[in-house]
Amino acid sequence: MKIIDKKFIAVILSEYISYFSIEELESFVEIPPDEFSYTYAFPCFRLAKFEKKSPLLIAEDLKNKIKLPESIESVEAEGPYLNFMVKSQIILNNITLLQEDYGRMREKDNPVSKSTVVIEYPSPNTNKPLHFGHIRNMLLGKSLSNLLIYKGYRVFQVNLNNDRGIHICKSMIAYKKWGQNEEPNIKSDHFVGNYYVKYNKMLEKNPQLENETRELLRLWEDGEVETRELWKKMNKWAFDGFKITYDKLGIVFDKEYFESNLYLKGKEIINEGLNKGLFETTEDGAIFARLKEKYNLEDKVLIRSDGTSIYITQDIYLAYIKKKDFDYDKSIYVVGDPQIQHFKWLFAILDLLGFKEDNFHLSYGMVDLPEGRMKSREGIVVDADDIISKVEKLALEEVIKRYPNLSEEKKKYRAEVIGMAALKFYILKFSAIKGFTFNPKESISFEGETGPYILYCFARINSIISKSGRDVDISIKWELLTHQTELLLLKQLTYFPEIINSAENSYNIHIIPQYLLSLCQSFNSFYSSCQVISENKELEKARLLLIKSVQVVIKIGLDILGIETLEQM
RNA sequence: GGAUCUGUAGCCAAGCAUGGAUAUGGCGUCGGACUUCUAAUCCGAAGAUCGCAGGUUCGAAUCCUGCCAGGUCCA
Repeated sequence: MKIIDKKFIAVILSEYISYFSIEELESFVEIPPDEFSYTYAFPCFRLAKFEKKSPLLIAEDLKNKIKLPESIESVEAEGPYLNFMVKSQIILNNITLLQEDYGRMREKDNPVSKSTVVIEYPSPNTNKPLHFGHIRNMLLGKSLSNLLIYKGYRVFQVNLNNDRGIHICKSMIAYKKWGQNEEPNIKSDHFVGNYYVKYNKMLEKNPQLENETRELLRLWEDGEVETRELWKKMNKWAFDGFKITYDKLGIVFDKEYFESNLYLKGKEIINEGLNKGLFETTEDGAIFARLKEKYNLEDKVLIRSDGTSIYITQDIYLAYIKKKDFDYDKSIYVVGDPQIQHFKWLFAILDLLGFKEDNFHLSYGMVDLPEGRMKSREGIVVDADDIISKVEKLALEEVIKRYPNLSEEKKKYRAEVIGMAALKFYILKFSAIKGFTFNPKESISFEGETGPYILYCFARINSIISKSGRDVDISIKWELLTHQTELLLLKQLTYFPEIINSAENSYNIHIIPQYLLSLCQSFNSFYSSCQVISENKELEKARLLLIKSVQVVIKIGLDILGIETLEQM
């Protein structure tokens, strides 16, 4: 294995440029636009000041001076840029040798121990089923977990169930009044959710419901047996329903936490902090953290003057519990952007308390409908299970249209894989921080920048390789890969490990789908202009190796995104 | 009042952390390519005051300041 990346280019350059560090040089190295086949580019503008020459001359000089390492095919001066082309042999050798490890080639080359990470998601409320926003949350949490596991971290995925509070009592009271002790006749979390909607519908005519709900919450807090029994029964329905959706998305938790066990805790930690002088009290006895000077945040109340704790108190407590449970180095919370401020406070307060572990809030934008926000109370939501079955149904129609002769079983399987690929890719390809509007009527496409587009590419490659009837072989005539589209593919393949690193370091999952799209676009372009199976057996062999490498990379990427592939499509 | 996110063709996005080559894709529109490894594909065309105004810089979609618009959070 020979690792060629921006850093490698920086090392070469450092021989000739003394006034920048290797790290600085590395940060200057760029990726040339598509119309250049060169793999890396070094802009010489910054050197002009030191060299007292024009960038064009500097580039030309460097080109003449540089002694090319074995792994670099060529170097050219193009205006003020010095362009490098990596030998295709290096890239394809690496992929062929490393296979699924290609995306973690630096770790393979130089194993370092990675830290332990806890990822918390999707933390649902137990009074209603999961909706489209939860799908976004789960896909982000799951794929980030996959990525970090791939990169060698110890990852623990945990879920915090918001299983108590006034909203839970709303569905409980509706069930009590109008449920007639029915057992669920539909998916059980939906059954619970229907009572939540029922409550809000009935509230208009029966404003006294609010008082009854508060009374029920009081009974619950007192531990009244009948109320607790009903609560347990309905929560179980919610959990059982969630489990089916989690299974469908391949989500398994290492541990589940429950707000009902935590909401009273955490006061000791706050009091301890108060004794140490970390927090202050107001005149009426509330405890608060002063955060302005050190963190540039508004002060935050931690214990109300009546002695009750607030939401953030239990999160502080949970951080300690998670630390005890998993001894983590880093804690990641996958939670929507409305809670950005909450997490700023939380992290600041944990820091005040001497909690030195890293925290990260992976925040994402809310999913809206064309009419505006989803409204659970009114049942105006895109339900998670509904949208999953809808994309699978649409995929099935497409499969039936194209392959009417397949067995029913195969049709169904393909439709499931394609539908889920479409849904997952559709969500993961966007930068998480941006909110997006989901239009259920237009729904999800199978053409263009989509999951099926990537799957199609994978299946095409599969089809060519099996049709060729040959084993893919590394000993090819490298000089045969010269077509514009072949060079572009080689170029794209080079960057994959750097893309994975970048996703790992920035927690930006979407750059993986974005990368796969451009790789597959290059492949499809290659496909339409270059025939793989050919009379020219040497060329065929070379191209087989190239497309096999593309396939390996697609597979790694899709695995991280939690998307299955199909041999045929 | 304080905080925070977003603003890029008719529509949806990437690019912004770390400034650099003619701003990159998709949908839609128009035109073309299936007797050839799968047309869920490909090729071409039209389509952009990168929200606005300043500033920094040899160079700004990217950095800084102010403003405008939309979303959200805190008491």
